[in-house]
Amino acid sequence: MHRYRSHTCGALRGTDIGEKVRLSGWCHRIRDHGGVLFIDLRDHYGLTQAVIDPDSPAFKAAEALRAEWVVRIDGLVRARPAGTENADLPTGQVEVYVSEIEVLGPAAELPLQVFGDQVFPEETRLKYRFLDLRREKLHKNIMTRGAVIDSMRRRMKDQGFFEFQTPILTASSPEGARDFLVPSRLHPGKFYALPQAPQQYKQLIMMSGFDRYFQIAPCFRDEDPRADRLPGEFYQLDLEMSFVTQEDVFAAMEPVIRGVFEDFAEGKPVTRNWPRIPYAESLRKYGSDKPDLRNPLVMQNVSEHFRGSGFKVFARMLEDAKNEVWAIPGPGGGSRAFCDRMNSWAQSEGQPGLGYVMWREGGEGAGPIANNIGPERTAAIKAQLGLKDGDAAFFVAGDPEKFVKFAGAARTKVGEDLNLVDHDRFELAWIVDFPMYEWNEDDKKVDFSHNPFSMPQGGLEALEGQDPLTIKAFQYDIACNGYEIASGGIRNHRPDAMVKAFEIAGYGEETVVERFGGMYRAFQYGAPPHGGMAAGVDRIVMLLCGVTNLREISLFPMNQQALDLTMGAPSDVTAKQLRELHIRLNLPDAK
RNA sequence: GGGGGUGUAGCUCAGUUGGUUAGAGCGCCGGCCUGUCACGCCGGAGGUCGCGGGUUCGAGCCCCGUCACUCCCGCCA
Repeated sequence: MHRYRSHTCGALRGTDIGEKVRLSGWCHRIRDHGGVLFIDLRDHYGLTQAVIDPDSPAFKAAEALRAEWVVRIDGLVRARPAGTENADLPTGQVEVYVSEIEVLGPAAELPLQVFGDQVFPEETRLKYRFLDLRREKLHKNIMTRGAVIDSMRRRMKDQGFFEFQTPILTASSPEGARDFLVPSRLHPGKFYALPQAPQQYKQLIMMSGFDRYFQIAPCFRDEDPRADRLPGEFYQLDLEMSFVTQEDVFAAMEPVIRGVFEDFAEGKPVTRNWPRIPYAESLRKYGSDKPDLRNPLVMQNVSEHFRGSGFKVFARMLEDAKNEVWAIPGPGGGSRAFCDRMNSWAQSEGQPGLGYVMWREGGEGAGPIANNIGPERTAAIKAQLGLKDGDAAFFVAGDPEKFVKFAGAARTKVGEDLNLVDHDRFELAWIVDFPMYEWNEDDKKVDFSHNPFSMPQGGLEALEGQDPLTIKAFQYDIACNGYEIASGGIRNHRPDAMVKAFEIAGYGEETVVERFGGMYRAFQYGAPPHGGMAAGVDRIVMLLCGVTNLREISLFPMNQQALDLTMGAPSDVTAKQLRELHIRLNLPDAK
């Protein structure tokens, strides 16, 4: 007999009745009936009910057991008495009658119950992560995560991609997010940086003559977190292909990502053929470049109905050519209660309020706006938005660039609150034609809006002849249910176009050479056209697990302050360590 | 850096207009119980009401400050 187990806790079936077996695991749940005592023994694989009665030599030992003690038991597999089988457990036909118990690891009183699904505070869950991870839900999510990554790897290899590793200690990159820095011992005063993404490496791999790269790549960015953005580090399915157009990347990746979703969607529908929505259209219709397409609401520009109207606030705004009025339809929302609730929600978002018109059953449009613009204009809005009696419309006015984010949030809020969103589906879409540049109001200059290595649509010609702010890039995202789950582009592989692209953003050739020397040099010696993308592994797993927080699908996440409560990171280091690194601390004054 | 929410027993929460000794469920400890699987029944322990200050005859509750956690904005090429 093996030292610890002959079977796992999920293995025994009716066919094992009569076997002498040995199991090891955690005491999941103990039910003491005085004369007979049940222990649900749990391991990674499942639950098995162990039974002890006073006739067993192990009875006394069993009475001392508590939740989460780790024990080894020996016993006889027997059928449960008729009527006491448990159909909810795969092992529910049998039980183990225990003859011997060995305590392998006793447990102190628990700060967090493994059994059940009681809610525990985030801090406790992170500090006692190993207990939290024993719980059914988190344990399952972590296993799903591994399986999702397996599915990604298999599908990428089937598409002819090959997995590469790239350095973790690399150079600080000037653009983009804040870097995590690692001081160099051998080179005083110099620093490595952890990669924000293997962007330059994967392009260099293409220029090195390899054709199809992929990697489940760790990425590090020192930025403040969100529920869908882990502090510090996260994983991407990173890939790059040579001799491809945007269409080729879509053709290669759509089946991979769709297949992964279908594998784990548990029957929920997954978009078959993904719509391609231009960035500008996505903002106009959905108020977001990562729209939740489960929400059927589409916003419309209704400026004309307010121009010169009796609703002076909007009419006056529209005198400025860049201002517009957008409407969010609210089918079924035509009640004072709902419109008031939306209005106070808008105020809680820091807005002055949210204008609305509501159409009561059998009546004309009502509310302050309807009163001010009159019945004709009100009816025209109703017609344009395709609304009926019992519906409402909400209005956002001003400079679309400034209000678009709030308008998108309002669209989401209306859709959710009116129960228009079918949550049991995965709606995927390509968002295409991202702008190459954007106007930086603070510095009064043109900036790259996304990836500076993207190929502008129209190439060098567009860069030389077109208003930079109108140039689109071969730059695309994948959106799913309101989350950006992937981003990519066709790269600019021509050094002359690259220099020009940077010049528009205010950087000379010497800057390009200095900042991106390795890549710029490679461009001089035969660079293939190439492109690719990176998909957020964590976010995809989060969506597939049906949770809204990345901590639910990560083994050892940090909290919102970027503290690792399990390991105690970041921590102090010794004076000797600092000396070796030529570092002297200059700490802020303690309060 | 800014805004919102939360903070009462190990945990989840209740706690009236500021008024006697701050409660419940789960967990824990003890007792009873031979077929449970959220076992049941009886009893018990367990509280600086996040922390500091203020108002008041009196503060869990009101005011000011502060800390922690969390969500959002900024940020995230």
